[in-house]
Amino acid sequence: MVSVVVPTPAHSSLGGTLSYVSESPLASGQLVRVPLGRREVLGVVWDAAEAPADIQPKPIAGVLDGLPPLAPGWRQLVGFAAGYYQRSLGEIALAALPPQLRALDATQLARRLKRAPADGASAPCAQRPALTVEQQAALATLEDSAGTHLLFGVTGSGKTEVYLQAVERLFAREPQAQALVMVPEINLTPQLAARFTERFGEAAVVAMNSGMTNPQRLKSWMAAHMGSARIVLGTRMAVFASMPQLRLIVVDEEHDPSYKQQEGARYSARDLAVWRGRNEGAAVVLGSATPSLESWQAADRGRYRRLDMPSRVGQGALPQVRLVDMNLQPKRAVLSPPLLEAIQQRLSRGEQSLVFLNRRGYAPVLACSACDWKSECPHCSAYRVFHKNDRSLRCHHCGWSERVPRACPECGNVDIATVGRGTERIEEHLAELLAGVTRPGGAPVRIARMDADSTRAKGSLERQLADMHAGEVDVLVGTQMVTKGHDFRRITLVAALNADAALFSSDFRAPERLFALLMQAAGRAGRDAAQAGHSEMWVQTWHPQHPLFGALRRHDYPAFAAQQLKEREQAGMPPCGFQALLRAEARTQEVAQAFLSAAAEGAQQLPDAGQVTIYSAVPAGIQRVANVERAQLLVESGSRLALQRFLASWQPILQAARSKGLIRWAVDVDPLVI
DNA sequence: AGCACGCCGACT
DNA sequence: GTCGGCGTGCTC
Repeated sequence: MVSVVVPTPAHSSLGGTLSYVSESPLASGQLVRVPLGRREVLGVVWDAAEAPADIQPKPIAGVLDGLPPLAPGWRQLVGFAAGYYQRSLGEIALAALPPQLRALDATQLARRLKRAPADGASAPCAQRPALTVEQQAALATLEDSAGTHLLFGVTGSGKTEVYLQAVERLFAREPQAQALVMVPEINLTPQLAARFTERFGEAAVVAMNSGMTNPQRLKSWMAAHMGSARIVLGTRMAVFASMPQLRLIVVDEEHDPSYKQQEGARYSARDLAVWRGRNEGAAVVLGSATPSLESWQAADRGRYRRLDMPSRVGQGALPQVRLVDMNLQPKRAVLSPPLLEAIQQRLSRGEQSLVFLNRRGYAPVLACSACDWKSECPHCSAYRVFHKNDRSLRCHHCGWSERVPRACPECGNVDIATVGRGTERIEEHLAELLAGVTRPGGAPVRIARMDADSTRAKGSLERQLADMHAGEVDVLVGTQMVTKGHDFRRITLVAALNADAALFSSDFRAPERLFALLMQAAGRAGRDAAQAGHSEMWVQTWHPQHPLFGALRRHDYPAFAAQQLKEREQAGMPPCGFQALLRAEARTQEVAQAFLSAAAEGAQQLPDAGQVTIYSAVPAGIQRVANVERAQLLVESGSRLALQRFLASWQPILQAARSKGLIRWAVDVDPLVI
C-alpha cells in the first residue's frame, strides 16, 4: 500500500494523498499512473501508508519506471509550499511537472530516455571580462559561505558576471553540481540564456518558462531531472524544477513582484527559493539594485549576508537625477519645456532618449463633455482605454473591446473627448513637438513606442529591440517594459512622466515599487561609460520635495529603505508583520462578502484567533471583473507561525462556509496587492 | 479540477 | 421529441 499525490484541486475534500495498492514495492518519488474516478491520472508516490478504514483502495495502473524518483528535497519543497500557501499537495506537485508527462506511455518514455543528451559538463572556454574589486569580493564570499546572500549591486555593476562566475566556480569544485537561475520575466530569458550558453555550452543550459511548448518543457524537465542539464534558467515556475544535484540558486531582480504568482497557488518563487536553498544546502543569491524590504531587513538582521557592489563597471557613473517641478511649468504641459529641451539636446548629439509612463493606449478614459458619460466597461468596474491606432475602446481587465462611438452613447453629443494620456498619445505628442527636428545627418527624427500592444505580434519585441540597439530609434516611448534589463548603450536620457500617483497610493508598497522602478529606469541611461558623464534621469512631479525623490537623487537606496522600514514597523506592516488575504469571487458582492463574514465569524473559535487580527470584508481593489464581483478580507499577525497555524485550522471553516452563488475563494499568503 | 448525473428551454 | 444549459456531488 502506498500513498500517492494526485492532481486534486485546492479545496476539495481530497487535499492530501490517496491510497493505492501496489504489488511491487515502490520508492517515494516514483511517478505512477493511477485511477481516479473515471479517469487515469499521473501521480507521485509519497510514502508507504495504510488506507483509511472506509476506503477500498484501487491498484496502481502503471509505473513510469524508467525515470528516477523525484528527490526528497523536491518532495519537501512541494510539501512546504502546499502547507505554507494553503493549497493541496497534488495541485503544487502536478503543476511542477511538465504537462506532457501525463500523456507519455511506456514506449515513448523509453525512447525519450534513450535519446537523453550526453552530459553537458565540458564547457567551451569563452573569455571572461576582468572582474572589478567588488565583483571579486562578492565571488570570494560566495565561494566560502553557504546560506542566503543579498547581492546589492547598482544597475551596471556586473551582477550577471557574478552569477556566471559563481556557477563556474561551483562547477569547478563539484563536477556534478546543478544551478538554478531565475529571472522575473520571460522577456529577460533569451538574453541571459545567451550569456550562459556562451559560457557553458548549449547542452548545459535549459530554459523553463510558460512560453515554451509542451514538448520543449518536457525536454527541459527531463534534462534537469536526469542531471544532464547543469543550469536551469527560468521564470518563477522554475523554482519547482527537479534538480537532484542543486547547489546554487540565483534569483535575479529579487524585488520584482512577478516572482509572486497571482492566481491559483499564490506562491512567492523568491521566498520558496530561499527555503529550498536552505533545505537542500544550496547557496542562494538574491540580486537587486533595489532589494525588497523583506530581503533588506533579513540582511540587516543577519539572516542573509549582504554583498555590496556600489560601483558601475568601467568608469560609468549613475545618471544625474533632475526633478521638474510641474507647479512651475506652463499649465497643461505634458512634457515640460526643460525636458523637451533636454531631449532635443540628445537628438542633436545623436544620442537616444527613453520616455516612460505606465499607461498603454492613447488615453485611459473617453468622456462626454455634455453629460457624465465615461467609457466604463460594461463588465468591470474600470474604464475602457481609448486605443487610437485601431479606434477601439478596450478594457484592460476583461479584454472587452468595441469600436469608438462617433457620438456619446448616452446623449448623442458628438463632442466626446479623451482624458489623460497613455503611451500612444505621448508618442504622437512627441512626434508633433519634434516634427521640425532632424538628426545630425539631416534625416528626420525617429520615435518608437514599446508596450504590450506594440510587442504583441510574435517577433516584434525582438525587432524593436534590434532597432533600438542599431540606433535607428532616437526617442523610445514605453511602459515599464522598457525599464527592465535591456542594455541599450546609447541612451543618455530617461524620463518618467507620471510618477506621482504612487506617492499617495493607499497601497503601502507603492513607494517601494516606485523607487525600484525609477532606479531601474535610471539604470537604462549611461550604460556606455563614454557617455555616462552627461546622462540624466528626469522625473516630472508636482511634489519635488517628497523624501522619496531626495533619496532617488542621491541614488541612496539604503536611506530610502531605512525610512520605509521605520514606517512599516510603526504600522506593523510587512516585513514587520505578516498578512494573509482571503479572496472571494461571486455573482454578487453580497454573496462574496457574506462568505467572508461567515469565515471571519467562524474563525473566532479557533485557538490562534487571539493572535491574529481579522478585518472586515471589503470590495476588492477592482470590485468587478468580467461580471464577477470580488471581495476580500485581511488577516494580520505579528507572528508568522501563529498566522500559519491559524490559516491551517481555518480551512475546514472555509470549506463549510461556501454558499450558493460563490464562484471561488482562495487564501493569499503574503499578498503583494491588497 | 474533471467528469458524471440530473432536471428545464430552443432546435433538427 | 432531443441537444445542451450549468447546479451538485464524487473521486483512494
